[in-house]
Amino acid sequence: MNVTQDPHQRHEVKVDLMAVVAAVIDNCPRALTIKQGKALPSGPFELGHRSLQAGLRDWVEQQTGHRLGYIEQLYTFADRDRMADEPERAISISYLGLTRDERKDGQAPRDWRSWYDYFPWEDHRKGPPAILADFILPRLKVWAEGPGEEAGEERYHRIAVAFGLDGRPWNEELVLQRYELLYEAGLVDEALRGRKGSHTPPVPGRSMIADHRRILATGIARLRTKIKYRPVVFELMPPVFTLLQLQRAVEALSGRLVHKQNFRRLIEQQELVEETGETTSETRGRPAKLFRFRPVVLMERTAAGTKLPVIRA
Amino acid sequence: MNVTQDPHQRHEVKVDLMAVVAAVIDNCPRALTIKQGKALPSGPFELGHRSLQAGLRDWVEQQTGHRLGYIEQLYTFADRDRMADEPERAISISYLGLTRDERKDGQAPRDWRSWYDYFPWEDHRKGPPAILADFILPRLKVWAEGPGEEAGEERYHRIAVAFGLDGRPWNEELVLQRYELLYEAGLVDEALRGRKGSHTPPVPGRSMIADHRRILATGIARLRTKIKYRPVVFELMPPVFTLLQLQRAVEALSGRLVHKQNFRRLIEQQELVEETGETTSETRGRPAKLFRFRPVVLMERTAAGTKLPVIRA
DNA sequence: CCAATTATGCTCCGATTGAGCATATCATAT
DNA sequence: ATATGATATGCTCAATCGGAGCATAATTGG
Repeated sequence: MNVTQDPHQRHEVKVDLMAVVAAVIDNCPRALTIKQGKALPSGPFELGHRSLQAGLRDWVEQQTGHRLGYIEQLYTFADRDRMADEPERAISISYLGLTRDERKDGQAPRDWRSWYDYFPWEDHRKGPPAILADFILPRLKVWAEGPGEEAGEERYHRIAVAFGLDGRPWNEELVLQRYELLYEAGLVDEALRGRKGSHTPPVPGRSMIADHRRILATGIARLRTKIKYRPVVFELMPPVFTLLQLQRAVEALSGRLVHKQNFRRLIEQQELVEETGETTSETRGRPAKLFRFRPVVLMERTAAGTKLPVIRA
Repeated sequence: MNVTQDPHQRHEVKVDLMAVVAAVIDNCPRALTIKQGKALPSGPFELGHRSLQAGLRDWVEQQTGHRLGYIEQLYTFADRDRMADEPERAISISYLGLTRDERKDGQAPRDWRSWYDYFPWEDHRKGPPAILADFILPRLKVWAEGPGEEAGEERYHRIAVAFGLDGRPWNEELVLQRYELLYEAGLVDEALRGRKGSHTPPVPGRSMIADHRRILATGIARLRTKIKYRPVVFELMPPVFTLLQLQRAVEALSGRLVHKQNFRRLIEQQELVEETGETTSETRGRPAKLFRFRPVVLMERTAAGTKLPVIRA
């Protein structure tokens, strides 16, 4: 593209497709990665691709061997790394995919990584992680008071909202806001790249190339939000499951615990599932009834609402 | 672009930006249009644009004279009209903008069109519109039973869910699903273009160029959803207003009526607003107190939730 | 048989929500 | 000035929902 720099020149742009593919494996919410967990499956939109979605599916399958089921669009953004100087830009269109790990024997294992390897502060199933009080919050407070245009009150307020300080509740949906605060505060590896000088070491949590981790945060936030009003857990569950398994999946995704009896009450009164008639005794105690999702719900899923109870304070 | 048709050739793509700009004027939800209401503000992403959002703002301002405030991304899609044959594709990135009509005297008037000019079946403030029972549903039922791969049960079910048949409640959020059903059924002008032969005339409601009306439907659906859990009405209200004005705005957007006393209770208990101390007697009856949104809420808007009560069945 | 473990049923209570009655305060017509 | 119509605003009541916990049932492993 040798285009003169006329500002009104229409120009063409490279398009990248990228996927956050989520599954729950071993009671752990995971994302499908490549490059030893350093990147999300992604690739350029090519002439041979019938559509954006088709292109994405091709890339994911080619890079990971995994065939996608349900996907939805996440976000489109102009890659901020390149924004500054180069006139030649790229646009990334990201998707969220929900699946199960249906690897058959003999196939290569996929690289499923726990969300919480990348965002250890997001798993509150065993209470607020210690890194929050020990590392993250103290450093954020330093940053809030430190130099900068909008330091002080304003910054502290954003932190307090995002991390649930001063009596505010922890809101598990604010994954992206929390990551972006850490980024702005220079507390994640991605924010330090290309900057000279010595920095305080980043906060715990694996990083990824470019802004893949930010996209991952966007996907997690979307799923945590959506799970509360749309029956999307379906896509993540095996065809038949116990209510406890379902509960564990929800807990894994939201990073919070749920009141068992109330969870069952809710699920049952919403008529999302039906008994198969079978029971399982894979666990130690009393055998659990097996359930499947009701076919009607699968059909009405676009419309139907699901309320999932997440324990508050 | 003279690219050989190698399917794995990476290629570059034109990017269009498009906006659904919403405001409530005269208790009527409106969108900013151009070309006598036939199109949404839109234009190509150009080299001179600092970012996608900046490009969008430029185009809207240039085409309508309106300066955008709050915007959020709606959806990105490969234009389906061009998908079929031409290898040279375009991608449209659409945004939802929320504003008020702040036209000063002397400025050219903007072309604000009522949503319900385009989607007359979406306004249920005076009960279900007659066109539904008189035109739309009968024709949809004919289509459901007519020829086609997935005719019959399946189609009927989709219609029933989207339009609230057989005891199902009307769900005001399903704007897009309803439009798409009408499109599939060949009942809107856009679906008939380029098809030969005589057709049954389309259902009432203005059409737009390309798929602009579909984007508009997407925007309306998004706003109707979002208004229920995020305090976004703010962006649409003047700095000071009465509770009834606020209620009318919500009703206009959702297309449904709201229980007055409960609406007030909800708004007040959520501490979204505060009294200014003033009252107004612009209306006939008892003067109403004036309110403004609480500054805290404006700051926490990303996080805070708003529950707006929409009357059920 | 006992202890540990998991499943499942049921109760209680406070908060939320839908619906409606009653009263207050204004403008306008008579 | 008085009645009427209109809007604003306060309050009640019942139904439902949602959070929390107790109690019981059905297993497995000593």
